[in-house]
Amino acid sequence: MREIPKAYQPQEVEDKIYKEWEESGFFNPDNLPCAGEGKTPEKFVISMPPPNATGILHLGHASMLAYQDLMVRFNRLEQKQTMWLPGTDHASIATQTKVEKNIAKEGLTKYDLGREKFLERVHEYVEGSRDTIREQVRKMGSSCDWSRERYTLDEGLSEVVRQVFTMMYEDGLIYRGNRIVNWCPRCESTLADDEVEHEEKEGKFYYFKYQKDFPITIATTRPETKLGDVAVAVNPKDDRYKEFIGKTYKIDLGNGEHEIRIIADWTVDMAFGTGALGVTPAHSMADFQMATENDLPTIKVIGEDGKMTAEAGKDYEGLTTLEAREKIAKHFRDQGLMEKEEEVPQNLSVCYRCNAAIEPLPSLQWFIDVNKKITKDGNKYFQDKSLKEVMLRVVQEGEIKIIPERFEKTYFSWVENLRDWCVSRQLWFGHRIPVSYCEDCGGVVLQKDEAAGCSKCQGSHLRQDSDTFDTWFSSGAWTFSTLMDKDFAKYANFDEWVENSPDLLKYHPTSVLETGYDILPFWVARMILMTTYVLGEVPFENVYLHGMLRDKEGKKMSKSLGNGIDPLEMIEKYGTDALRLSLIIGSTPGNDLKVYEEKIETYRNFVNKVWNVSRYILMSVENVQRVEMRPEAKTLADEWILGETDHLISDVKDNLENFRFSAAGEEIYDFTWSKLADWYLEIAKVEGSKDEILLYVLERLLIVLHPFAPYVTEEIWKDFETGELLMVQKWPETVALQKEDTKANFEIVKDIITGIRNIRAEYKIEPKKKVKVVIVSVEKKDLIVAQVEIIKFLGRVEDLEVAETFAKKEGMAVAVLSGVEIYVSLEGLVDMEKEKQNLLKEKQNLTAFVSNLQKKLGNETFVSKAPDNIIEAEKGKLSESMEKLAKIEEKLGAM
RNA sequence: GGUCGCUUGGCUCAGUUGGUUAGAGCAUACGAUUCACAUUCGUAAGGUCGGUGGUUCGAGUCCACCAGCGACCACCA
Repeated sequence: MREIPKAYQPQEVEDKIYKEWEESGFFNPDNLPCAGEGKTPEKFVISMPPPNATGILHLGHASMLAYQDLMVRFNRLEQKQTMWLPGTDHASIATQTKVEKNIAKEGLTKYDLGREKFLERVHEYVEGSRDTIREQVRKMGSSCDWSRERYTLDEGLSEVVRQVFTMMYEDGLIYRGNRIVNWCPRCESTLADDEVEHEEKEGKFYYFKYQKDFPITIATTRPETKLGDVAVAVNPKDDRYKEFIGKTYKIDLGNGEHEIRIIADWTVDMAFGTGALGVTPAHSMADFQMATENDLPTIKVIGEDGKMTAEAGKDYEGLTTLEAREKIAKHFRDQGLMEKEEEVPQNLSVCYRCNAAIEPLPSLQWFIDVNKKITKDGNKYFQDKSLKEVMLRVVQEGEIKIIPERFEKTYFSWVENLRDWCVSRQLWFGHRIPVSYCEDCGGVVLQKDEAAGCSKCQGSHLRQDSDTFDTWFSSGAWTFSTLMDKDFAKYANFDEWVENSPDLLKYHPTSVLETGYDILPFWVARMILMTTYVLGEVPFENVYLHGMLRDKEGKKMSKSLGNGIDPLEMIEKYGTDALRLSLIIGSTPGNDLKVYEEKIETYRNFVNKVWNVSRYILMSVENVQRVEMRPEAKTLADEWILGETDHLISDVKDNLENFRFSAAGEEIYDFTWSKLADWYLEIAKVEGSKDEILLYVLERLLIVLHPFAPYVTEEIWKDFETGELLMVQKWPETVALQKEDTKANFEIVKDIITGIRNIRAEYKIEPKKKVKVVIVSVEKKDLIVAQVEIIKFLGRVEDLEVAETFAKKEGMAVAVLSGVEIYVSLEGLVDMEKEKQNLLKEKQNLTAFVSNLQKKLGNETFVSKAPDNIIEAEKGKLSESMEKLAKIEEKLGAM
């Protein structure tokens, strides 16, 4: 007898097993058995969404890794050449913000250190957290190819960024323009539209006139911006103001006299405020739009530091916006110009990284034109098409499938409303924009042309753009930039580089992109934009979106709330497999998932169940060995469990192929616990000599469970002593379908046993005490006779008689199944009243059921319109139920 | 304001294209302790599938409207 610990100890085996996997080399698809000479296996590729190079792994990462490793391991077992490429994202704004906070603890700012020293601190920090991330990704059991690990700031990836920028510049897709941008005064950088978040805040709505002789009262939440007003806009239909449209007034708010023109604009809501709004082109996107249409000037009164500028006048210059607001409000009050001040809820725009209030500002930035139609040689998508059009098309035409499908709508509406993408950031950490400016004439010089000097004036005084790229510009290239040859210097141009990158040719497009729905616009859409433009290929064929993780109350997990579950702590306590199962089972695509400790505990119990099922089988068989061929079934139970195993194998495969992870997991859970352990193993104890079948079933169970719970399955697999890893076994074949009546017959046996147990429990017969039972059946008699040993053992029956007829005796309880009656001798314990109540209740249920069926079958339209198989099934049910009902009535009559 | 989602037993959720008397797990009640597993075993109770109307032979499933909750998007100053 083998010695196997009674309970599974994940802590003792996980690290050891991960090491074996990693050292086997099979994480690298080039080493897989399917990848030999001359073979052309199907590919399966996932690019791991690179975690930010900040901080540590949270439960969201754990779930993403669980889903991805599930797909990766399944496809590897399916003998596909499977690659999962890991990496990290430099996450410029998030990382820089983090490091700024760290140095602030030392009383330092980035300016104290200077660009170079500051970046050294960032790199130092990033090195540390990347190591942490690597360790944590391993802890989850992720079977990713570490030999291909990349980082968005790698030399090769940076080169891709530079070349893509240059390509876009030359195609006229990138331009530099002075436009209103979202400015974060804390980060001192621009933000893309979708990097701005909105917060409900209490605000004050001020109603006032600029000065006494001004005819219109305006309302605003930000009076300090009124120093930059150049117009008042009203709705052209508004009778109150019609007469003023086109007139010009001179005002002076303390920063010199300037003109205010009354303009008409249809977007003005007559019912809101006073129906008139002060137009501040420099500090509002909408106002900027109006100013452009009406050819009005721009007065910038707020600067990049979030303080009032010189243009705001000497009374205001240098004040913060809040100070200026108070001051100008006081001015209006003192002058008797303020008509009303009211508290209103308002939507405040804040930075998604540091939460500081956003200032819209006019600024000279780089933009990607999403509407310009271009034609690109050799690119099947870009034939007189814009980026926007292609982004829509690849999803509309199904080249990229989004799961769940409803998110396609979200995607479309996001793309349709997309405005030009501002890609320059005034951050220090990130890819520098590969452009210089001529100090002499201001001309733009691409980095690659710098040697030749300025193309306009031939000047050689060039100054590199100090800005960096939006972090999503580089992560947009992630699926392909990570696969390009690292030795890029030897290629003359981008096309040559692409053509000589074997991994790119072999593994791109990737099969599935798995990520949270929250970054569909941020990242997914930008990858589609980038990849279709650069390669003329989609980046991935499927997008699987998972939901957000929430706590037991449904709140989003966050550090500040302190309600987050630490995956490492859970792994330490319950094991990685338990954590993975708790994240997979019960989660459906695109829907949020509540996670809490009891759930993880449930799956720890399941993993232990698997362990003990295996332990029992491995300790009880004579020789532990693989069983290739389906063993011969000697009994009904054998036939049943073999058939169930086949069903399990094909159902799990079908569910996984269709991204129904939870359903697949649940079925394995049910098979293991409710079929194999609760019934078959118990029966095996009676029937005996089932070594082959037990091993055959166990081997297959381990394989199908492996993608969900890799560690425990791999550990048990060692007992087969094959010298091979479970990780690279073949997904089992399904041999034969279960015979039609096997399942039904086995169900009858189960029902008989449950019926006996039920009576025992109801009459509180001690489990130890054996009872006498008579089973009566005509058509099922042979079946039951063949199963008497099982029924006796599992029902704890001492004396079992199977008969075609039997007259009920005193002191016996009865249970009526369809076609079978069970009598249990209670030696006088029987409670006639209870018996009667039970039978009456059942009679009531059956009578209702029968009459419904009769009504249904008596309905002519049902009989003529419903398909035959449905009608047949209903007829079968009816006759069976009527028979059962008759038996019950007979019993009741005798009482 | 727009878009999307959710609402199924006390809790967490399944329920693929409409077709058995709607399923799990947790929790509950009763009973069991050396026999693979108390991280266990047996038995039971618990649901008019948010509401109303419609399509259909047949609706948890499709349609319309309503209610409650939530998410995302949006330049109401």
